Amino acid sequence: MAGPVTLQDVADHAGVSRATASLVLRETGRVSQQTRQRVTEAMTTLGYVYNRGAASLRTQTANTIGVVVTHIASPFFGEVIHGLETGLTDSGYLPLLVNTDDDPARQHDAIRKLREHQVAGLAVVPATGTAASLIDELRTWKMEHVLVSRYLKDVNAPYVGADDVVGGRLAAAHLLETHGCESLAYLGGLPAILSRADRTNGVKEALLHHGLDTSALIDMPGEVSGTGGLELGERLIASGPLPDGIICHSDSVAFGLYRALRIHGLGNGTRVIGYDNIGGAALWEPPLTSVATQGEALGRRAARMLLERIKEPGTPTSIDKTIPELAVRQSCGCP
Amino acid sequence: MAGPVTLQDVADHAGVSRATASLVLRETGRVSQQTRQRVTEAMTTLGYVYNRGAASLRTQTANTIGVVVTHIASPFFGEVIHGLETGLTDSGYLPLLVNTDDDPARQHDAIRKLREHQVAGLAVVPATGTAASLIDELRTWKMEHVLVSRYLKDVNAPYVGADDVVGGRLAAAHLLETHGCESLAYLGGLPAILSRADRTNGVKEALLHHGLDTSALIDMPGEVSGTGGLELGERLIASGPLPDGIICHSDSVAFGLYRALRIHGLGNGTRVIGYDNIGGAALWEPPLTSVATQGEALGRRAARMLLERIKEPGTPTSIDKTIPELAVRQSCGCP
DNA sequence: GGAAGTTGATCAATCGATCTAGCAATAATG
DNA sequence: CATTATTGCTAGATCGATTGATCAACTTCC
Repeated sequence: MAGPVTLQDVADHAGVSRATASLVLRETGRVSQQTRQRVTEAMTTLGYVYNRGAASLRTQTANTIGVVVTHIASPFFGEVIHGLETGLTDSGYLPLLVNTDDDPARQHDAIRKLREHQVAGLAVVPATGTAASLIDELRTWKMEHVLVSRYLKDVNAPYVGADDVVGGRLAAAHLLETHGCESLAYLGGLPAILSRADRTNGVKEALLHHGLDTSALIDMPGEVSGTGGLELGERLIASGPLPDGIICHSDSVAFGLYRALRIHGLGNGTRVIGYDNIGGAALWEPPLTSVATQGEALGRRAARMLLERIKEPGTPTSIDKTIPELAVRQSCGCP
Repeated sequence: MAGPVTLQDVADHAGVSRATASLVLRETGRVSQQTRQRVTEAMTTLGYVYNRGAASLRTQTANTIGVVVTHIASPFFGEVIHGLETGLTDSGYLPLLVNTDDDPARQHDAIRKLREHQVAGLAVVPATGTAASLIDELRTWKMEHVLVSRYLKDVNAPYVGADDVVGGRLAAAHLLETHGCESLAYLGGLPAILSRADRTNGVKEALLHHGLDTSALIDMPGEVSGTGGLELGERLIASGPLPDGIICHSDSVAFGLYRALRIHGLGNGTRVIGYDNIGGAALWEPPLTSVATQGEALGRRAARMLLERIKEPGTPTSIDKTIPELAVRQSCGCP
């Protein structure tokens, strides 16, 4: 008996037709108790393994989902991926995971590959610099998709993320109102990232609302990573007196910033707020105040939205922005 | 033209047979320049997408790999997954990712699902409590596999990881010899994890070699996470005077430990060494000395070994243990 | 007793690519 | 010129499951 056990083998062994065995397998149609049992027995004794690929070919439906991420190993996206995986496997889907390293070209290749694999849909954290045409393409390909955590300019696409304007406002308001800050900095995040603009807009709103000018904000874009935060911190320190409060584009950036601050003996007394509230934020010294975007829940919601769209194709585009909350700890100066 | 564009459509459009189109596609066999061009043109104008599922069915070869991980969102495994993804996609494979939450039952389900998807092989970080029979099953199923980062008792399976005995010895020797410690603690890691026993054995070797008794080691198993480290830290502090040096089962455990130390005002002066040297270790305060297991490289090596085994089935089992190095920073007391 | 309905199972086409065997036309060889 | 190679292409079976059409056997009902 060469090769794997097929449904035909099972049927032969049970003395029924391939079709009947298929009915037993999928628990549909009319099959008598006895034959059902004979078939299931045959399946276990032969060690039958369902060939999902063959079934998908016939039914024209896959149950894999492409997950395209910019930074597979970043702690925040780790949580997002975790949520996605949970949401997908709970519904019988499996994620095909690809990393783009934030490179639109690699992203393009990745999506082509995933199409060849006939994925049922795509959850994408778009690389910075992704053209709006990507969404047009996905639409003409009738490939269901959901953007996760990052949006694109001039598109109308299904999206799951946090409300970044609110997030920026929240962080700024806390520094301004609770801690009496009169100057702020926003550190990290590449300029092309839309959520970055939203967050700084939120910060500016808070400044204005507090009777301050937007010139009270030092805006320093940069890489979203620990080393990015370290570099930005060094530049910020070198550029003159520190602002009263610093908001970082991610917790990792905040970690890097702290390293820079400590190198210059400024670790204490500076008010810092991170972003995303990853698992490690609470353990940081000082415990990091952070805008909680809840990566894992976000991933789960993205999975849910995508699967709903797959079940009901052509559903009008919906945008799911959760309102973030501020996880207040001590790095902002709270006791 | 309902449904997706098939190779038949391409062939018709180019005025050739399906077989010829297939030859063009795979760039094999003899096809004239002209027909080749006509076919490729037809492919682009029709927007043809290769159906890898159909091809896999025919050729009996998949190019997906199942990646089974215990903690998808942990920073260390994030690096491992990153390496795996890189190694796999570089060779034209794609990872199907599943999380087990360290639960053997879920792991069992996950592997069954992956088999149904006809994955070409499995990279597994086995859940604690995984029975040795798993390897027997995989072998009888002729499912190529590689264990990653964690080994199993009483099995003989392909493995890629770091040498844990050396790792433990390295950390301990540094504390004993460079810093003159005379008592140590090993914090975190569930007792059933084999690598934990290896590491503590390495620590004990170092103690004996240094003329100390193994009773100089406080051995406190526990969860491998920040909160795990926090709890263990609290217990350790409550249990009496701190040992001279503390080795943690992971950097996350060390982070949690530091929180506990700081709550009790013991943040400075305690010598701590983490494990895995994740990205965040260098940013920690104090910068964390850590045993560098190099998660990303480890993932890449695992991918390579697995793909080699798939290409050459029946290759004798090989164990790839890299010798870790100590990334010396300040948390151990070094300047 | 004959028409109609139900139950349990089967036949054969189908999904989209691959691949062996083979065919027709042209080129090379003795 | 007959024979052999080579080139370029194709027919048709195949992978393993699904599914609409069908069918035999058995009930039920008037």
